[in-house]
Amino acid sequence: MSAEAAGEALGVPPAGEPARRPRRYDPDRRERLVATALDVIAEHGVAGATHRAIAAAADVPLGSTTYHFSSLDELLAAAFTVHAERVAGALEGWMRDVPDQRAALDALARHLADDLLGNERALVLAVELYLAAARRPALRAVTQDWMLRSRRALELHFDPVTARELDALVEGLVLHQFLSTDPMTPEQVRHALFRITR
Amino acid sequence: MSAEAAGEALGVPPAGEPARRPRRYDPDRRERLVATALDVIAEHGVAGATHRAIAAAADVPLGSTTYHFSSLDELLAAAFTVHAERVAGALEGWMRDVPDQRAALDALARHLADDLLGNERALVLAVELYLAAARRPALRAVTQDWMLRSRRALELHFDPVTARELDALVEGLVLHQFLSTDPMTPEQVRHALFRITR
DNA sequence: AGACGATGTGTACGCTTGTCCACGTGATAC
DNA sequence: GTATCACGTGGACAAGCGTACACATCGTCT
Repeated sequence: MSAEAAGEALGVPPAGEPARRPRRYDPDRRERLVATALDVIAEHGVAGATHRAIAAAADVPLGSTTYHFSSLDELLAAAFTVHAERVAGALEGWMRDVPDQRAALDALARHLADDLLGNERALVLAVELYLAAARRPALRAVTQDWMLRSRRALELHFDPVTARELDALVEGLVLHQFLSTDPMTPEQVRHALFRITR
Repeated sequence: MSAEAAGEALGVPPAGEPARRPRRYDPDRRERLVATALDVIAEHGVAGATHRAIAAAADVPLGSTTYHFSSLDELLAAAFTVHAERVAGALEGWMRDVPDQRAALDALARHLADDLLGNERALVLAVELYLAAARRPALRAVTQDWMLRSRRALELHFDPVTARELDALVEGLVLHQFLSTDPMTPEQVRHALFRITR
C-alpha cells in the first residue's frame, strides 16, 4: 500500500498539497465577524483589528472578511454600531423603568457602577470609538446618534440643561475610571451625580 | 563640453547618481522631531505617526529619526510628555495666579473656553494620548502624572472631593466638545462648573 | 593640526498590511 | 433533477512599515 493511497483513504491529501479545509455551512458568519471584531478591538485596539486578526479570532479564512465587508472600515463601523446600540439601549432601559428623578439618579449610579465602570471591555470600546470617530466620518454618525440617545434618555427625567451636564459628567467619570489607577468608589460616583443635579 | 562636465560644474551629480543632499548643521533636530511628531499625531493620529511621516514633516531623512530615538514608541512618548507638560503647566499657572475659589472657577471657565474647547489640536492630542496610554505602559505614567498635577492644581482652591469631581467634569466637557457637532457655549460650560461646586 | 566621534544621509531587508482573485461546492429556486 | 449563484477557501500582490546599516562630514577636543 503506497503512502498516497493510505492518505487518500483517510481523507488526508498527499504531503505536497497542504490540506484544504472542508467547506462549512455557516449562515450567520457575517454577524459572527462583527461580534468577533468587537472582541479584537477590545483586546488589541483598532490598530490591532486587522483583517487577519479578526479572521483568525473568528476562525474563518482571510478572504471571508473581504467577502462579507467591502472594506475593513465597513467592518469596524458595523462593529461599533452594534456596541453603541447595545450601550444606548441599556441606558434607555434603565431610564424607562424608573418613575421619578430620584429613582433615575439611583438607577444611573447603579448603571455606572455595574455596567460601565467595572467593565473594562466597555470602557475600552467606548474610548476606541471616540478616537476612531475623530477621523472616520462614518463613525462620527455612530457617536452622534449614541450621544443623542443618551441625552434623550436622561431627558425623560431631567431638564435639557441638566441632562446635558449630567451626560458630560458621566463621560468624564467613565474616562477617568479608564485612565486612573486609583478609581473612584461607587459612593464617590453617586456623590458627584447627586451634586450636579442639586 | 560634455553633459557630465556641465553637471559637475553646477554641483549637480550625473543623472545616474540621484543627488545627495548636502549635510546640514542642525543642532536641535531632536527637539524639532518631538515638536513635529505632535503635529503629525494631531493631524493623522498615532496610527498615522510613522517614522516616514514624521521625518518628511520635519524635513529630515528617515534614518535621522531612528538615530535620535531608539524606537518609534520612544519618540511618541517624548512627544506626549511635552504636550502633557505644557497643558498641565497652563492649568497650574491659572490656578496659581488666582486668589480665591470664586476667581478659580472663573479662571477655569476661561481656560476651558479659550485654551481647550476652541483648540481642536489640543483636544485631539489629549484623546490620542488617552487611548495610546491604554496600551503602552510608558504613556500610562504620562497620563497619571498629568491627572495628578491637574488635581493638585485644583486642590489649591477646592477640597479634594470637589477637585476630583471638577476634574472629571472638565474631562467630560472636553470630550463632549470633541465629539459633538453641537458644542456647548462658554456660558453653558460656566454654568456646569459653578453648579457642581455649589 | 590632526584625529575622532557625534551627527547627517541614503538605502536595504524582512515583515505585515488591505485588497483582490481563481477556483471549489453545495443550498436553493425552478 | 438540474442550473445557478451565493458563499467558502486559499493564496497572490504591491505598498507601507520599523529597524538596521554603511558611509560621509564636520565640530570638538587634545
